[in-house]
Amino acid sequence: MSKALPKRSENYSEWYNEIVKRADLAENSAVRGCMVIKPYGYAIWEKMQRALDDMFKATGHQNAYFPLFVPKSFLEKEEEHAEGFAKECAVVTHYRLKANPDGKGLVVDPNAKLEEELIIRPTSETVIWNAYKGWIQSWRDLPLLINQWANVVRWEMRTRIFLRTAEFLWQEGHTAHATEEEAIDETHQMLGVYAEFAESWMAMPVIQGVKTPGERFAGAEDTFCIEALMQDGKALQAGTSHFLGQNFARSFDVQFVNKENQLEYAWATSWGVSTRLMGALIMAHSDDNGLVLPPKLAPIQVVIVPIYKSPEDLAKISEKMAPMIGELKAKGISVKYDDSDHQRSGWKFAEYELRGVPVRLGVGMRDIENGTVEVARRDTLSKESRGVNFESPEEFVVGIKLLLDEIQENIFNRAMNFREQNTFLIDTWDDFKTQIEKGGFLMAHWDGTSETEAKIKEETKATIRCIPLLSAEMAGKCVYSGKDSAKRVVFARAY
RNA sequence: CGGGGCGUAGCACAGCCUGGUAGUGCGCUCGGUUUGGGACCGAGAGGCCGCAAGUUCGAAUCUUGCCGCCCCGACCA
Repeated sequence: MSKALPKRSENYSEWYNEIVKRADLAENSAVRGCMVIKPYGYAIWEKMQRALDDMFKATGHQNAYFPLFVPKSFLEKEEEHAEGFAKECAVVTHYRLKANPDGKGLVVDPNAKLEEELIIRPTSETVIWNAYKGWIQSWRDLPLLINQWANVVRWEMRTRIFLRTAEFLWQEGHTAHATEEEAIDETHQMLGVYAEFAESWMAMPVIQGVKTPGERFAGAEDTFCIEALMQDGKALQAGTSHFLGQNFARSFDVQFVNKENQLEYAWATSWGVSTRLMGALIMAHSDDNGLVLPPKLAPIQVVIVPIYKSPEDLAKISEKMAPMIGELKAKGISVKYDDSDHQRSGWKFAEYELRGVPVRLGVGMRDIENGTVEVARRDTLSKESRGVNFESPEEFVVGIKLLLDEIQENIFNRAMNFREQNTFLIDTWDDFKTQIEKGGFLMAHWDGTSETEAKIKEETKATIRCIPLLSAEMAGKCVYSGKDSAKRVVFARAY
């Protein structure tokens, strides 16, 4: 294993791939386009899941589980939805193998052909709405607020670990409501949950917006998204929330009796975030020394590295540090005391940096004598010596807790500054073409037509990431066609 | 699906042009010296060279076919 990571500035995608591998997050699997998420990477995903799940529960949702297999006839029911996903579906056609009569191995048993093919879910709207038909009769059954944590498969032509894999993990919320207004509120609420999660937990600033019809989810009336800017100037869609109208209720005949005793189709939403967030997390904060994790999502928040020359020294350091380790744990800080003997301290420093551990404490015999600990922070790579009372380390631990909060805030601010410095108001087509080559968010006027959107994409590879929700209307002229425009939209090249 | 690259020890690679039965670094095992930013010395273990066929006295090396992976594009979260 070579020591240095590729530099972001020289080869961004190689840098990304190397971080994923070297920080022990995941690896490519024997199956094309699929990944093995390793324990350290999965621990980060679990922390994301926990935080999101708590937020879903706090907003009244319950978890459930629906099947992996979707009958083909289900997928066909909503026409746009079917068209949107048809090109990337894995299909199960048989249910049995048998010994190869012509030699070794197994072959598909031609007698075991399924009457109806099963699609491996690319998303679960159809199976879920088929089930909802049986669950919803009256307005009293609504709203129905369900989420599921699951894997899905989308047979992508080209994959990138975490960012786009053939199989990925995600959560998908599927809700049913009695009124359009309530469903729209839900769509917005969950978008807000995602934005809150991205900013407070991942320390990643996002723009909330609505997709253009061209970028909309197949089968949705409206698709909302959070968009983040990566360090190479490309945009990444980090989460989506869809207002589905009555499309799926109509397709699956889900009607309820309202308070006026009239039959009505239910109103739907769906929303999801995936293991793609892992990729976003890496690309938002990490540097040429490796991963940088926000403390709130770091599996190990504080690592303690004893520095010693003899087993006696180590025993002494371990004894002195025991109260502090106990106090850190008592304060809810995840701490690892690395007293393993097969690596030296210098090696450990580099390794934990690569893995993005926010705070490292170094303790040697000198510290024990002086009553100090070396405190190193991953975000700034700075070190300082702090005084500590080893017997009652409460005050020191309070300081560490504050430091973790400060790091969380600092990496958010750093990402926010980066985004601000890479967001440009663009008013001419020449400027647009020049700036898009350099990357960033381009705020430009657009005439609202899909023709213009398509031409811009064709000529520059830039897409409209979203029409931002939180920006004021300000009339102007379309950067491409010169026609009237009500407000600026966000253009970027995207992952 | 197009373009490019690569399959040799756990990992990263050399060897292939010019066929003669496999090597380097890291890692691993054992022993010793070390230990405040990726230690050093010594001794070891570990490979039907992606698969299959062909040429040849002899193939990691030459020929043909197949399989797989990665990167760049078109499609997508």
